[in-house]
Amino acid sequence: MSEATAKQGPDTRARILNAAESLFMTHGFEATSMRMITGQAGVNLAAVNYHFGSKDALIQEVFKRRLTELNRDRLSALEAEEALANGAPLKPSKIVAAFFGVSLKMAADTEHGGATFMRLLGRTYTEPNEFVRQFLAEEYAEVVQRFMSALYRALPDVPREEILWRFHFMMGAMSYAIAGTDALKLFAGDFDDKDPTRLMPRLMSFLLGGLRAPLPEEVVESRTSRRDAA
Amino acid sequence: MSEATAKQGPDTRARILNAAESLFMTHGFEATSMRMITGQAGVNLAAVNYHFGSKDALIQEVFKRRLTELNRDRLSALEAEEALANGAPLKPSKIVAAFFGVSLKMAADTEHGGATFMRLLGRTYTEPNEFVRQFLAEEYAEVVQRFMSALYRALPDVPREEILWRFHFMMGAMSYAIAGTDALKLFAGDFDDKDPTRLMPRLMSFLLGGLRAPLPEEVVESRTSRRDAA
DNA sequence: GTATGATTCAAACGATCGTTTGAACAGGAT
DNA sequence: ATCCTGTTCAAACGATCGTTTGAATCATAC
Repeated sequence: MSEATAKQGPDTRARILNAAESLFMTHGFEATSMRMITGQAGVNLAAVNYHFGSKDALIQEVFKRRLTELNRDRLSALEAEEALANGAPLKPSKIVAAFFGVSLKMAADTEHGGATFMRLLGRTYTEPNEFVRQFLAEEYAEVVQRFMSALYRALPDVPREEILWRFHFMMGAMSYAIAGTDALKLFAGDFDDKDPTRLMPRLMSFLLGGLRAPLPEEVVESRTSRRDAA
Repeated sequence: MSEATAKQGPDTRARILNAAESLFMTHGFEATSMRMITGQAGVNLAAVNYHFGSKDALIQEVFKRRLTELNRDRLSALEAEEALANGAPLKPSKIVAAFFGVSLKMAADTEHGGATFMRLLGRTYTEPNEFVRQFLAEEYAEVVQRFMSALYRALPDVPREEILWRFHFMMGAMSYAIAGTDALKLFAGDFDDKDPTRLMPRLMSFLLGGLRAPLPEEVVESRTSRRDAA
């Protein structure tokens, strides 16, 4: 099964997207050639430019296909919690569970390539490729703004800058959690990743512990600050 | 200053290493060509192959130069704490501070390229490039084993597998913390990264909160487990 | 059947990749 | 002055890159 793995797959477009997603994750964008993609997809070399226009457009399409659905699910999960809360601020654990729970659910889906995509996504946040980041920013704008607002309401005494940072840290932990197994095996040869369903509670405990940790130094400063003008 | 930025720098080898480190961080390994490297270093194209043998060997040398020093400092910090403790188990906060404090100190050094390197290193953990990972594994073997042993002693009631995962999560948070600014600006335009010295206490609070979080589910199971054979 | 539009195909395009070559240049020891 | 060793240089190598081309093939409507 070295080449043309998904030979008699669905239509050409989808075969290309699946092959590209998998290869991008393994080798990165630049190291993945059109010939590798079309070879694994079992289609002609010119098919990519015919269906997508260019390699860059293909990259965008690989992300858009999954990210639109992922962020819609994340917002749905948040709105479901908000509906239950009936106007009251959500508990931080509910907000975190909504965002990262949906993420890990997609990461656990090895059947339809969700796992592959989430690893790719984790790699891409820190990748300074300009046009990919621009695209990610647009796709993420609404969902991040909504979740941050929920967290601001949930933690009114925590400086917003602090929440922003901690959310960022949580994204990093999640990214490594998903990329996880391989990197862990590197410096812990005797490592079992037997039960992937364990990952979710594992990560969630860690994230909530970090989010609710005592604030650093005396940046504590509740809203009734002791000295108003520094 | 478009080309040959470090024109009258030190010797050719160092100029190449500095240029490569910076370009690898910005564009990744594959997207960085030898002509970009030698152009920015202000040296002849053939100089890389003359001094390092190949591009892959150059990549290894870029890592080795910093990583050897970084891991030596991390071990020194751990040993200093162990000397103070006089044989008693270290507090988890001391262990975490030793590992990640040294890391962030290098990341804060924008003068000598430490910041650039740490961003590059964070990207590389999750990069599945085979030969780079192999090399990282070897470089990290001792230091990770030592720190994990310290954590096992510090947290005897926590399953070792759990500690391993949480250490991995901490690495992810640190990686994002260092790559940080750019990624944060993406989905929070109104963001200040004014004071980089704040990052250290920020991250440390989060990491310790995550490390000491309640264990998920009933994996709690102290050493005097209620049922010995499952 | 024939015309029409969408798709696939083999082949080639110029550009750039990492690497190699052999000559030119440097400085110190004999 | 000569030799030797280490280094730099311009030029070229074959391989591979993303993309384009024009003909072949397919499907559908008339």
